[in-house]
Amino acid sequence: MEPGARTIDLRPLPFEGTWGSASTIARMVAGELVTQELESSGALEGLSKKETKRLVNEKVGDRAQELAATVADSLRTTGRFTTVEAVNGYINISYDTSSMTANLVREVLTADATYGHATPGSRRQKVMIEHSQLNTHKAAHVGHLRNICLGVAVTNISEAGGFTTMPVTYIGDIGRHVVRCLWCYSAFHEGEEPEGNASRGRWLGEIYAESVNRLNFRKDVLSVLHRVTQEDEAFVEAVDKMLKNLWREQVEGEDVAYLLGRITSQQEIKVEDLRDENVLVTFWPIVGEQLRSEAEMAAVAAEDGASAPNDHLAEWEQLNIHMADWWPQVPTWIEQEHATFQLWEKKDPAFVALWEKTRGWSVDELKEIFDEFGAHFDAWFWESAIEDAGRQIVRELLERGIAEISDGLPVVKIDERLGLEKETYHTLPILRSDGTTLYSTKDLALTQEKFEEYGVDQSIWVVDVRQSLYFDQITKILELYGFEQAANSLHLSYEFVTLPTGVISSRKGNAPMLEDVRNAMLERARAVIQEKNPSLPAEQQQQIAQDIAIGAIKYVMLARDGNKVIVFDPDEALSFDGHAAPYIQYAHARACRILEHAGVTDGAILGMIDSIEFGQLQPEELSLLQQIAEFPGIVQRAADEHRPLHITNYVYELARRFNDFYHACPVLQSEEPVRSARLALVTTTRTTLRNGLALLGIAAPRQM
RNA sequence: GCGCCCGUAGCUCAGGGGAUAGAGCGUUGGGUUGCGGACCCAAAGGCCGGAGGUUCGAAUCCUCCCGGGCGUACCA
Repeated sequence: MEPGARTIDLRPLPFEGTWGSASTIARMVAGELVTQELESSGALEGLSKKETKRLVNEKVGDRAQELAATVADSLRTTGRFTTVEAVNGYINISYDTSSMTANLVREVLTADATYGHATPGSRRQKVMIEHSQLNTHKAAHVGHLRNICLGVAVTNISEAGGFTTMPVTYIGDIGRHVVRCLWCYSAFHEGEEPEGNASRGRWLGEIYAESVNRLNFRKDVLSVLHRVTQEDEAFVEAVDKMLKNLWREQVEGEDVAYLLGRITSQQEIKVEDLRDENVLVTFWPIVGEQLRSEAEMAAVAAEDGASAPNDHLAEWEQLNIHMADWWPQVPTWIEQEHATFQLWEKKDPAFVALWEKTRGWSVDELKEIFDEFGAHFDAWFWESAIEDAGRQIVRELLERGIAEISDGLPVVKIDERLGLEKETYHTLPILRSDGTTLYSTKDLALTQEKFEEYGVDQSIWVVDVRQSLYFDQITKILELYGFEQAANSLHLSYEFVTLPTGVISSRKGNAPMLEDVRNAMLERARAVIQEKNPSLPAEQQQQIAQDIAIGAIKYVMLARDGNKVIVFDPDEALSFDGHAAPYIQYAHARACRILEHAGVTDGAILGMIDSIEFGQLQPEELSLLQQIAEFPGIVQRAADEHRPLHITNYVYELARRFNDFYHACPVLQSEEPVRSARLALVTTTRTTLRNGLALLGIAAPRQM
């Protein structure tokens, strides 16, 4: 080993109540020395690797401690540190807390709202962050909530980390969902819309959900039937009897035989195979009777034992409401949907006018949501506006032989083009066979535009992890196309949000909508404020409830690593206890309160900073100061890694330490000079808490 | 098949190769003649999915295995 070739590592002491650094150098050196000594003494000869290690490990601890003690002795004689100790093979040094504290307090109060931030633009990189890609004509759900919260926080943190950021959004204002919604609107609901643009937007979301229920009605019926035959043995056994009843009622015999065969063999039923498509309308009530009698049997059995609730019956009942009415019409509706799509493709004036009008309703609603969650954008991109540019790229890709026609549609066989043996990027279709555009068509053009028109150095997509492969494909295709900057794209992915009962599926109707979650949180927050702080004026209560409700949602969405699925439990999200935003906001409010009572301002404390005595600090005070001192480093790390999680953890820990301090160290009742020192600590904490919460997009109310 | 991700306390999750692996919820028992009890303290609860490897040192890095999730040609 080369002397001096090693860097001496220093890390904060992992104990609360001390302020200093530790080095592991003695342990590292001891390991090598012990090995060398044993080797030269010949003690290791003939020993296996494992035996060698055991021998080395036996001696290394004591040796490290000896070395550490030697180093500690010589460091101590320099007189530059408050204490130097050799503990367990580590060299622990601690600093003069008084001067450290004064410097820190001065730094925080001077920087104020920018404490923890790097110099703006110090990273010399312009980063475009695309997030909150919501759709018009369709309601947003809790999954979108995670996206918005992440996008806002990542933007704030990147900016604080010294990057120049450009937040943008990309709105799905055209596509199948819009066509479906508008078909349903025209066919069933024209003129029924409520007052007010944003509420019309919400109402459109309901129309969209209805359109899906109508168009997928047959599929849903068959899927329920299939699941019942797969999961319910009693049902299959009973089917034979039921179908014989049908036979007696002289329903088409061939179809009955078909249903019988399919169900008893647990195979899927296909409408194409039925002579009379509507035989299922006749069959459906019989299915219900059977399911109901099974449920009754289960209820009886449940009295002396456990029994699962019958999901199948609930699903049956849901579908049964519209069975007779909807089932026969589904094929016509699907034709109408296709025709509506063609209206868009042909830019039919009446349709375009309807689209523009309804789009406006939705956009007003989206703006409300963005406003409430603190999402601001330097640019809005629209799917509808990028279709032509997308088609142009597809043409060029075809001309250059990068794309090809396969099975009647333009695709890029990426692995083939890259000469990869192993399937990696697969094949991506870039236009539908009928010439209508896909998401990919538009993203190819948009990605290029971001770099060329906006001159960004890096482009970040904040999007669900399920699209990882897709974004790799887009990037690779653009690289093949010769667009070098494509490599500067980053897919910042996050896992989806599920419910305790399972994956969110809007079809089952169990996906909490963004709106519902927000309203529930707000209502709960209002009730708590009313209880805790009834004397506040109503208007203020309203504002604080808003800060708390939105803060609590954001914290849940950000306090988990991106690659972890969030199980969104509405009850838990509504809890204001423990590791959650209100805990942190509460600590902040308490700090504000103390300062209010003392009647001091930041400026006053900053002015007298040199005369404040920070001499003897309590462990709780030191622990709090250390945490405050770490903030800038944490911000930097969160920015580099694009992980708001570091900030949520940090700010919680800071609040926790402040509470410890609060309980252990009286401020207003204490005597000078301690009182001033503690007031300085409180104001420093308050600023840091506020700054940390601001990065997360969470408000820091002064009272709550 | 192939690819990506996850597996840490009863549950939900932190954990930057370093000292005795930490929080919250839940459970049990405590605390204010003090600046806000949305708080605090204590107890119980862990072969960090398994097996190898690298290292003075592994929850952390590497390999394999097991279990779960997601993706994988005209959804977005």
